[in-house]
Amino acid sequence: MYQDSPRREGEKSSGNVTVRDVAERAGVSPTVVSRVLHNKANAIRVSEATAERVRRAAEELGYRRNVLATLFRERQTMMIGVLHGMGFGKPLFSGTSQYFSCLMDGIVDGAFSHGYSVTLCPQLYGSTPEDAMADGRFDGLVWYSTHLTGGNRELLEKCSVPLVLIHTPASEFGNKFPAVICDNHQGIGIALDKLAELGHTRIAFALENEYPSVEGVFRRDAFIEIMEQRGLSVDDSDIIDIRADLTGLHMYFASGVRHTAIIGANDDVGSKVIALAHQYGVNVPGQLSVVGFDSTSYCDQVQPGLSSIHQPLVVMGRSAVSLLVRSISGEMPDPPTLVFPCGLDIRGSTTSART
Amino acid sequence: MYQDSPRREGEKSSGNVTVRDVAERAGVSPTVVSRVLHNKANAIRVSEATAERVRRAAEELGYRRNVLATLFRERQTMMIGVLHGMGFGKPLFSGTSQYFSCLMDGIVDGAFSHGYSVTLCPQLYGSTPEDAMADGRFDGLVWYSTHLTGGNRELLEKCSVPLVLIHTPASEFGNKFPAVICDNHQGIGIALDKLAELGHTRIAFALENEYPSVEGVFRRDAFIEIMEQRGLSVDDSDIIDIRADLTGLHMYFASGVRHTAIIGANDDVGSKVIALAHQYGVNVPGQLSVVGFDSTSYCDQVQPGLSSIHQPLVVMGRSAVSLLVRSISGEMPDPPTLVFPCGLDIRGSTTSART
DNA sequence: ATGAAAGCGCTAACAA
DNA sequence: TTGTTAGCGCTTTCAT
Repeated sequence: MYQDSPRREGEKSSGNVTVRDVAERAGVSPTVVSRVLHNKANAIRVSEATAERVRRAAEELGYRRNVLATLFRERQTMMIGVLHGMGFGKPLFSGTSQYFSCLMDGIVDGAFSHGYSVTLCPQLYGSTPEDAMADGRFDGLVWYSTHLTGGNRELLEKCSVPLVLIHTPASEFGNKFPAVICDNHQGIGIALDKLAELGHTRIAFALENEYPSVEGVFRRDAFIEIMEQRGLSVDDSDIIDIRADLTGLHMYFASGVRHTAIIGANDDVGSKVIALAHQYGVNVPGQLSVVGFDSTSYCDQVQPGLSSIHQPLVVMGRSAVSLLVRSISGEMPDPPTLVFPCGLDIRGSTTSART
Repeated sequence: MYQDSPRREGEKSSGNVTVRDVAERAGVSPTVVSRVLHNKANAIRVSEATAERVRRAAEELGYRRNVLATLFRERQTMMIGVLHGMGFGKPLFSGTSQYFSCLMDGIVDGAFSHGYSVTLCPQLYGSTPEDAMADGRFDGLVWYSTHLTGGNRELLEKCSVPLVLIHTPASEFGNKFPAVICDNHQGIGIALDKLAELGHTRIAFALENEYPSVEGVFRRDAFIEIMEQRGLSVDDSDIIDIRADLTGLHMYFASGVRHTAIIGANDDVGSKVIALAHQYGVNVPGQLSVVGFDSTSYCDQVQPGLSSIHQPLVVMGRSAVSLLVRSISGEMPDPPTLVFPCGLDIRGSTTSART
């Protein structure tokens, strides 16, 4: 409680001057003070003379509005919370990837342009999930998650505050919340286009298939579908389950590389493919082209640079906030899921297939 | 206003059930309800029978505490704001450097461990700086800034909320606020140690000297002082003012390199030195060793990697929050400025001097 | 162990 | 144009 902190000496007697005090001093009612001081642009319906008197009184008394009181009355805080992953985990900005950073840049930017402030992974009030999700300090929430566990689901379903999903289609929750995703199908498509153009036909897809991310699954399925559409048959041996401990990937390389190109479900997977290729003496891109997904800063730190499908994270973050703001004002956007197209960033890990 | 949003259909009649409603249903007074539901661990002084009755009533009615009302009464929000640079600018996480990311990781981590949530560069309420700095939505503020302009100063001096500075010593504001900084002097010292060990004696310091950052100045002064202590004379020609448009640095290289090593005021400067060296056909590190400051991810993206003085940003962020929390509870830490030692990360841009 | 009353600071509705 | 009243939802005295 800082109102009686030692540091509070300078000013007059500041801290607890209320509209009532100002009113008294200016010889008017609190209502008038409120109107003069806080009525933004509204018809103020106060004579300039009294207005001036009020302003002077406020100035002299060092009046400062109690924002909390206002928020309480208005029932809004102009803050949005960003929930990450499990919902209660901490975000990490400084990891190797810039994934979350890009997203946050978009979110913060969007929030700013709508007059909102952004709180990170708030410690929500309340012991039960229901309570937590109703934490009144946020007008709305952005939920960003890669893996959708059962606990996640339950929490989200109980959410009684406007919420926007990133990376999970709205249909996952019966269109209860709007969502922002990238077009995984199209992204995989352009990567396959490029590989085709380079003459690749024996292409594999690699992911952590035991506990895959929501998007990992979409990408894998898109891969299978598009390959088959193009008459390139796909069977189990073309889907490499790397396994969390990489044993799967080791097995793949140990038993001899049977493809000329591998698409990873994300940059992490892609860079691991490159690393193991090195380890097993497979030249990238000479013998094996590798493509990642997300085009994070990872890609430049690997040797050779990892070509990668790129999703417009900053734009997506910004859009998520726009959706949220509309959702806060009671509007349900239609369509509920906004889909953003991907691009392809070519770096050093892709080249034409040796024939 | 989401209480009448279309989405609000599921639950019973949820949304506006108050303690009074619960009280009525349970046949007790609101006081009792408050005690049962919200009195954390305090002596509840309510019979288990009624307590149970209250809990059931709350459950049945779908009661949800109005957090805003509580905050209003308690006069605290358990939120801290992080102000960046000019105080109202947006942060950028996804730039090339990880500077801000590391800091934020520390801040968020520290906040979590104290039960606080972190809001980024809040859009502060109030039109005047004084009002803004008194925005009641935050129990305290962390101010992170590299450049201390006049506007900054004025704002900070008017701040009536607990605040902790990062990168600016407390003495700059008459010890009114606690502060967290790195030991720039010691950092420059270890870099010079290393260069000495490598046989360098003709060493320059490069910075944007026209509008230098607060820390740039500290580092420059430390450089001069330590060089002289070691009997290596320093004159104006050993301080390279790169200028914002790099004209200064161009001039330096154009007129012939007269040093075997250059320390940059930060990684940005360091990487620019490397870039221009390339451009002017000067081999790094063969002919010129280069050292940066901050050891951000920049350093790995440059060729050759930029050796750099490293400040423990995550720890500093965490400590800033600890100081803030103590400051919020009315305590003024002593000493007011916490100084953290630097390390040195050797990468490819330094080698022994050709003699 | 329980309840009645009062008030945090602000503002909207209504009256004058 | 200005003032009076009442209340947002919660909690803390102070009685009982």
